[in-house]
Amino acid sequence: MSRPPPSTQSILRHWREAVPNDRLAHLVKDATRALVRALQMRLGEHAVSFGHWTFLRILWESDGLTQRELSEQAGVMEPTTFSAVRAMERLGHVVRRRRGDDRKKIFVFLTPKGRRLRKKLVPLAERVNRIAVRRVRSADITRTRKVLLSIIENLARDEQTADMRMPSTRELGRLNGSGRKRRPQGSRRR
Amino acid sequence: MSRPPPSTQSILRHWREAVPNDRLAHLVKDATRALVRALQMRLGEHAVSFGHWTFLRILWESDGLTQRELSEQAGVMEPTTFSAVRAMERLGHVVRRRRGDDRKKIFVFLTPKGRRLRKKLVPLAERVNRIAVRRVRSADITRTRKVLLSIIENLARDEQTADMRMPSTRELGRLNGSGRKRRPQGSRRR
DNA sequence: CGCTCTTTCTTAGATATCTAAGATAAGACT
DNA sequence: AGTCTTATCTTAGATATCTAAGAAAGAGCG
Repeated sequence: MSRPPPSTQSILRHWREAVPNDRLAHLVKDATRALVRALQMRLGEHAVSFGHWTFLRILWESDGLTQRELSEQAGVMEPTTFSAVRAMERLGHVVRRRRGDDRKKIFVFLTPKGRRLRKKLVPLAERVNRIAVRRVRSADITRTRKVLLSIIENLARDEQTADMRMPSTRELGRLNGSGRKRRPQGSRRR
Repeated sequence: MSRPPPSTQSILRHWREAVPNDRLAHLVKDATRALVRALQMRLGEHAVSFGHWTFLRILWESDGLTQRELSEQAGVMEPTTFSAVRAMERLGHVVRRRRGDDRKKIFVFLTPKGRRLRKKLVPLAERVNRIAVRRVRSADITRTRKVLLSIIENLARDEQTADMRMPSTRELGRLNGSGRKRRPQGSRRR
C-alpha cells in the first residue's frame, strides 16, 4: 500500500498510456475543468462568471427568451437558470419582464450594458479556444467533436431506455411523455 | 426574438455543424455532464456519489494516502477532498488516522466495507464506458484522448505563464508566492 | 362555472467544487 | 530556545448545479 506520491510526470504518463476506457470520464472532466477555469479567469475581470457567460451568449443571439427557453438552450434545469438570471439582473446585465399574453412567462432581455459585454467577452473566449487547441491538428479536433457528440448521444439514448427498467429517481418525470407530458422539452442537452 | 423551442434534432444539428472552436468548451462540458450523470445514476443505488467514487477508485489502488496526496491524485483542492473524505467516513467507507511520524498528516484507509464496494462498483463504471463509446471506433477514442490531454496541457501551460502578467483576482492569492508560498503543491492537475 | 391538470417560475435543500483564511504541527535558522 | 516559514488539515463562504416540492396563471372539460 501507500506508494510514493506520483510526480506530475507519472500522472501524465498515467493518462497517456493504459486505462483503456475507464477514466475516459475523468479525462473529459479534467478537460472541462481546464477549459472552464481558463475562461473564468478571463471573464472574472469583467465581473462575469462562467455561468453568466453561458446565458449571455444565448441572449446575444436571441434576446427576449423566457427562462424556460433559456434553460433549454443552455441545457440546464430551471432553478439553475433562475438563479443565474436573478444574479445577472442584480448586475444590471439583463432585465426580466412579464408580458400581457401569458403572465406565467418571464422574458429576459439584455440591457445595453449586457449587450456591450459581447464585444469584450467573445474575444476572450476565442482566445481560450485558440490556446486550448494549439498544436492540435484541426482534423483531430473535428474527430474529437464527433466522438464527444457520439458519447452524448449514446448516453442520452441509454438514459431513455434505462428509464424503462430502472426508474432512477431523477429521470422519472421525463419518460411518460405520453399522457402527462412532464418535462416537455425535447432537450436537456445543449 | 423568442424562437420556437429547439427540438433535440436542431440542437444536435447545431453541434454538428458550424461553430468551429467556440463551444468546444461547452461540448466537452456537456459530455462530462452526460458521463457523470450516467455513472451517478448507477452508483446512487449503492449510496455512492460520483465524488466519492473518484476517491474510492484512488484508494482501491493505493490505500493509506494522506488527504493531500488524495487531492493531488484526484486533481481537486484540499477542501473538496476534506469534505468528501469526511462524508465517506460517516458512511463507514474509510477511516482517518494520524501517524506518529508526522502528526500534521492524516492518512485515509479503506474499511472492509469500502474495499468491498470495488467489486460492485467497477463493473458499473465499465458498463457506462462501454455504452458511451458504443459504435465509436477505438482509433477515434485514442485520438480523442490525445486531444483532450493536449488541451489540458495547453491550458495548464498557459495558466502558469498567464499568472505572471495577469493577476486575475482568482489567481492573486497564488502569485505572491515570493515570501509566503501559498499554493505549495506542484500539481493542481490530475 | 368550478375543478383538475399543465406550465412556468420560485423556494428549499443537497452535492461538488473553488478561493481565502484560520489552526496546528514540523522544520530551519539565528 | 525562539521566531519565522512551510505543510497539512480545517473552516467559512461563494458559485454552479441538481431534485423535489410550492405557488400562481392558464387551459380543458363536465
